[in-house]
Amino acid sequence: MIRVLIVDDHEVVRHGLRFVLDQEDGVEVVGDCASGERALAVIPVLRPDVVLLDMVMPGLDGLAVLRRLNDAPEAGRPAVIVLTSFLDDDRVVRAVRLGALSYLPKTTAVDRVVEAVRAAAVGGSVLEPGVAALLVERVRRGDPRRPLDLLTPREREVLAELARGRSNSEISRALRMGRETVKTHVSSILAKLGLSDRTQAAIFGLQQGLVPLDEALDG
Amino acid sequence: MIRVLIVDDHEVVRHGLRFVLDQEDGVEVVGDCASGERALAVIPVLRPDVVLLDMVMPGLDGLAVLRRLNDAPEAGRPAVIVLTSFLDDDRVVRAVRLGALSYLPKTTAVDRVVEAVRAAAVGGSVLEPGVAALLVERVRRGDPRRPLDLLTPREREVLAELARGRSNSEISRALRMGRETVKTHVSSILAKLGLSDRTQAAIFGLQQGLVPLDEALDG
DNA sequence: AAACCCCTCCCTCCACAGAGGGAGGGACAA
DNA sequence: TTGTCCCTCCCTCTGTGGAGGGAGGGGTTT
Repeated sequence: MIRVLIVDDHEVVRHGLRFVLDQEDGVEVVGDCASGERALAVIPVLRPDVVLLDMVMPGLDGLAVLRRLNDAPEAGRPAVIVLTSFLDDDRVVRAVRLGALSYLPKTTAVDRVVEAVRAAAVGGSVLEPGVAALLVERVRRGDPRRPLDLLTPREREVLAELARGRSNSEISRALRMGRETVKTHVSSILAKLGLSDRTQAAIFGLQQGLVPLDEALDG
Repeated sequence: MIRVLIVDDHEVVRHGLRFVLDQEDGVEVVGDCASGERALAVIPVLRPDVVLLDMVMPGLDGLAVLRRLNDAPEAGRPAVIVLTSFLDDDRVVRAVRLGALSYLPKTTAVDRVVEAVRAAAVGGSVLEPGVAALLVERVRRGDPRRPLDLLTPREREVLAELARGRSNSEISRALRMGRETVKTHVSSILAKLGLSDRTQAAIFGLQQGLVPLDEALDG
């Protein structure tokens, strides 16, 4: 029996998946929950073999849950299949890097989902064409990690300022624009890069070499 | 003749300073420019004795220019007077440490500026009361170079988590303590290191090698 | 023309962050 | 013992940060 946990903030999705999976032989949905927090709470109890994890959720999102699971790398760590409404370019890579086995758009046919669950239970992956294309494209460009070109020039400037440790007001002065505009740019940077706050953006900017580490903080 | 270069991204400021300084005997403004990049380009050519340097500029800012000047410590290195709109606590100390002779708020009376220029030409300093107070306070506290050993073991642990880009809640889980306790630690870290927010703390932690740069953000 | 992207700025709403202050318990040293 | 420092957690209060909208102008492509 493959024990499955469903994590999604949409009730319809939870019920739909449960319905589909419960009809499958050898598959048992042991629970479902609507938030990342709940998921982390119930996983140690329910001990699922496979977690179907929605990427976009209020509170702890899919990436955060994945990260958290990696933090406590116990033996019984479940396999994770990521579900998402969007083919969000960057999150695919991040999720994969964080150990997600499959990454399925919610438009995926149900039997592909089942397929992915069975594969995940034995450590295998199922990739939808769209996702595969994204990953292949990354590899083809010889670039597992430089989503910097997702950003517009102005956004890159803002990111560089973030990497220097500057606040929105400081950035607005440095780059000669309104504080509100800075916030707009910061928000799109976070969205495009799949990060959750400015600190992560700063670190990312440093990793990309946008600012030499020893020049950040005006140090 | 004291050869002066003016570096400020505000045209009004450049013109104003030039006007004032050109009226002075023995002082000659040999040029002005609007960016740090330009400044670094023209300094070897114009060979100014004194550079009036704005702190806040797009691109290379004042501190970056200072650092760059120190990198190439030629004999003809000009004396630098830092100008700024804000009495930014931390930048004062950094600028001084990087070799700025005087640090003047832009509210400074013009004859004080002239005074500072004449002083700088012979290696002297002019300090406004506000700036002086800041520096004295630093020295009084023993002006530590913000070393990690100011921090307690627990604070260093928290700082390492900050450098990974984690939120307070995530840290509280990772280190098994209350969210409030994390906030307490973060606050004392910022206070002890003279930083203004968690992003700067994260950068500092990375600079100190508390976490390898490529391991931050979960790799 | 229409569609699209980028940059700019505006708004509301809510959560987190950080300051400031209090407080208890444990370890250790004078 | 008293004092000091560390760790823990509590509280209130204010500012920033970030989400999620909308909107106008400029640029390019189709």
